[in-house]
Amino acid sequence: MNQFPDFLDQPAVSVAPLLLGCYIEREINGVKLSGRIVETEAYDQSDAASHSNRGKTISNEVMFGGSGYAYVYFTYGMHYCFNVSTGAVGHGAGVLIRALEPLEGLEVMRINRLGQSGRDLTNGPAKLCKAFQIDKSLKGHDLRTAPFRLTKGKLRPGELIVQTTRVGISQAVDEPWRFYIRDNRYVSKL
DNA sequence: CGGCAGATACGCT
DNA sequence: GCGTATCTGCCGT
Repeated sequence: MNQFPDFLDQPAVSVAPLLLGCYIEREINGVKLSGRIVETEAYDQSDAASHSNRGKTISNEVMFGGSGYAYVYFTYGMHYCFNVSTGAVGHGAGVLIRALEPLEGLEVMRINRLGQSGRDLTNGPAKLCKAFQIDKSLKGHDLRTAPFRLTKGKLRPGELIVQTTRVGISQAVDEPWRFYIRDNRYVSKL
């Protein structure tokens, strides 16, 4: 039985690489879906690109509510994305999960993704939310508990972490706060 | 395969 | 009003 990570109470930039190799487990109508995290990005309140940068509001309060909760947000009028909140209560930070390697429940994911398959199921933050049926009903969900959990995992022998700049932002574009597993085919973008 | 435009709703200015 | 932590389809090579 995999355990909940014990390293979430530190800066998001430190947590982001540690989440690589960990697992996301989701249960829908008795069917289990799971995936392995292969790409992350850190967002902190001191960072102009972070939703938490302008202080706590109704929409971003999960980022300020302590570590281990799901901060799910809606963007571009049609997509959800998902972060793991990090750090102490009162500090607004989180790690965006950008890509997964699908493990269990591929059939359900394929239906959720309208017939897409292979690496296209979960190689992007909004794609993996659609595949795993993550929407605003899970905003604030405790990731220690079913039906949506985060569990500890490791890198495989030979896997290396690449650190680079983040994707899709227009502020703080030079900060190297994106991490992914090198040569993993499920990473969203090289 | 790479580049670009369009979709579409919400919060903040 | 405007910009957005994105994806998809359509176009050209």
